[in-house]
Amino acid sequence: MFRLLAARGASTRPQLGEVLGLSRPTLSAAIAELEDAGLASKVGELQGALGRKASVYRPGLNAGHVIAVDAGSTHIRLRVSSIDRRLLHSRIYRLPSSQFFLGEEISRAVAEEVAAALAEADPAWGPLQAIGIALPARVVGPQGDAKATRQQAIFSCFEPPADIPVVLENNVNCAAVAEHSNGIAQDHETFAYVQIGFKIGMGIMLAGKLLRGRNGAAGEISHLAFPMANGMRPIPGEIEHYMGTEALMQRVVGEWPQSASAPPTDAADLMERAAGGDATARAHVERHAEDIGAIVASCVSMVDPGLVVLGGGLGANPLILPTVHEVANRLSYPVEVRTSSLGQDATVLGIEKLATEHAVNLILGEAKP
Amino acid sequence: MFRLLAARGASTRPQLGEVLGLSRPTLSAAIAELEDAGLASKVGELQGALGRKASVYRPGLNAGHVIAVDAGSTHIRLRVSSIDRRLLHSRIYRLPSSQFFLGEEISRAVAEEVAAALAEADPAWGPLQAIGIALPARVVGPQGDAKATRQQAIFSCFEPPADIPVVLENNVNCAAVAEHSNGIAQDHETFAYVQIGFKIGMGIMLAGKLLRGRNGAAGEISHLAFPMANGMRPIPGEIEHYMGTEALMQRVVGEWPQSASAPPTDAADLMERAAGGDATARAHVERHAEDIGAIVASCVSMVDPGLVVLGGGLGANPLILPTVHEVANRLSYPVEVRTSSLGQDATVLGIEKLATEHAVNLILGEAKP
DNA sequence: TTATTATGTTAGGCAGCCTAACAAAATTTT
DNA sequence: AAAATTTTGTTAGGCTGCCTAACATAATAA
Repeated sequence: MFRLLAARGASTRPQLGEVLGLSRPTLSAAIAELEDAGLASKVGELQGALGRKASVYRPGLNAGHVIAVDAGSTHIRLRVSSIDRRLLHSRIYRLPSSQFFLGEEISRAVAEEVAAALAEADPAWGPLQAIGIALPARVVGPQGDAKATRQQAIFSCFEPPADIPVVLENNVNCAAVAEHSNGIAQDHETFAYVQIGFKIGMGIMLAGKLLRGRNGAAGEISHLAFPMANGMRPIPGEIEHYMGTEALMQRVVGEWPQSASAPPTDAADLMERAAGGDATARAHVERHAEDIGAIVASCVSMVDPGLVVLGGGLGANPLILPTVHEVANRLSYPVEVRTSSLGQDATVLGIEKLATEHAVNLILGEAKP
Repeated sequence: MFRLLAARGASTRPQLGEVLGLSRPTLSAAIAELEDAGLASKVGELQGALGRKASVYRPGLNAGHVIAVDAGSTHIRLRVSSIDRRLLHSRIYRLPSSQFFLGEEISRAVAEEVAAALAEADPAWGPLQAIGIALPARVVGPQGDAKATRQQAIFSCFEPPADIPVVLENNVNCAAVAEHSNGIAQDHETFAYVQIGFKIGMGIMLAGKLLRGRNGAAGEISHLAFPMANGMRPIPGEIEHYMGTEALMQRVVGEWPQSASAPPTDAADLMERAAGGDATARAHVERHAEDIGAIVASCVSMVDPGLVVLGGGLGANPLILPTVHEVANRLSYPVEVRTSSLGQDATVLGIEKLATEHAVNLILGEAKP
């Protein structure tokens, strides 16, 4: 009941009853109980086409709020939101320098931004229930071996407020969650999100739940066996080097015809020239799209998600969509391919969703801090 | 309650109560109800170390039985079992010739074996509740597009008895189910089963449930992108040709030193010589194990199952285990690797498990025929 | 004004499960 | 052999969560 109210936001009793399949007396009793506990409060009335007005309820003051942080390689994005995901406050901070790995730089910036957000706190937001942080690192669950990952580095310079639970999740997984809750995959309970940019990664959503895996490594396609061919031996992590923008641009610049204009300076430049009709740029983009299509095909051959959403600096460009779709479907099994529509906010929206879910579980006593 | 009785087989009330967390009065009432419906019957008593004897119950006559068929490429294996998986009757039929694909040959043989099994039926078995058939083909669920697969070919010469529901499943998925219910993966709710032999395939079990995918293609690693390397373009289905025993033996024979004894005649011969210490055979097996390790690494990078069980003509050989384990863990993330222990019976045991589960769902009115 | 429709409340009941207490049947202790 | 202990099973009574039925309330439509 409360879970649904938190997920839907403002709702009337009939709306909740329809979803839950409960009778009106039951609904009234439940709402009364939630109001007594301060977990629901009436915020207005809704007039249907006919008949009496329905009261509209929202999570109450005691439901509180969460802080969601995208601890990215270049920016820290932070959102403070109510438990039903209304935005209360947001911040963006650009790191002085790009970070290859999660480390002290990022931890320090997160500490500052969270402190600033805490200073803005308004009593009307209710209590802070959780802090969610999306990390550019592998993250293991409570039963996993946290020492085997880099995830603890987020706490090197950042100490969360006492007694506030912290939710950690991999940033690509967060983006997948966001595509499901806010983005292009809202109509699919099962899909894969593939991120192609500086690094590569994948998030897998199965029946509405994130697949994490035993080591939090599900979707870590940076470790797909590559190169993989007769007579070759794969090298750990090599596919990320091959597919990442850095190696791509090296190949582009290396093969750029001397007769033509100066080679593109970065991936964005390359994509722009390809969009503008430059044949050389187009060919390189096409080639890269084929490689992305091959990765998608491997994903389909393994988990057959039915839908793959493309994101990341390169992946989110609609230019590559047709080729990725064509190659993936030719190599494996029918799969729909879509381009992400959330842009830079995907990750922070995803960790926000996970943080609010965790907060609801805590309030309902169904999870440990 | 009935579901648990079917899963456990003979059980006492206290045993069921402990698992379900129900009180003794509730248990008594439920058992009485099941006995009235003919779905449970007392089959004996069990004396503990101390205290009164406990009555032992089993699924009753009305619970009936199922027929499970492994419609394999070389053999048809059939088991008739009670709903709690006690073997009532079994048959094996060797096909006159190996079948590359599911077709009329297999369908005809299945028809004959099922007819023979039906003729053996004993009234004490109760009603036939379901026929399960494991197919060497992709199988889609009820909501999928059955016309896109070869699965309907099983019915070209075989017509199941009227009103008897038929459960179809891919044979590799069945083997995975069997490893979970009867085999080496009983202690893992999440794992992948990788079959390497004439063909290659994978079955993925997540939280105790088979991952099927949108097109029934989850685990169809025969369509992983291959070859996959800088400057190469993948070819659909090529990895199955490369990894299958046929191509392996071609390479082995082609590279066999002329000075030595005659090259091995088949994969079993190769493995035997490798086990016997033949250096050339060993090198080839080692090389193949590396390739299998690479595939396992790709699987781990995608779904991170924590455990991979190796099966199939080549995969089930313990000789390859160390190398597969070493390569997979070097290329990706920590994963345990085990060798299947079920042998040729894996598939039929798996489809038996699925058929009994379906039968229980039907009896409980939780599935459609 | 009256009819219709949707929302919300009151009253009463049923299903599923529980605990407490007791009865029955086995063992161990006296 | 009798008594105490332990486990299984039954009986009685009660609680929780939900339901339906009927009624009250408040809006629009006729």
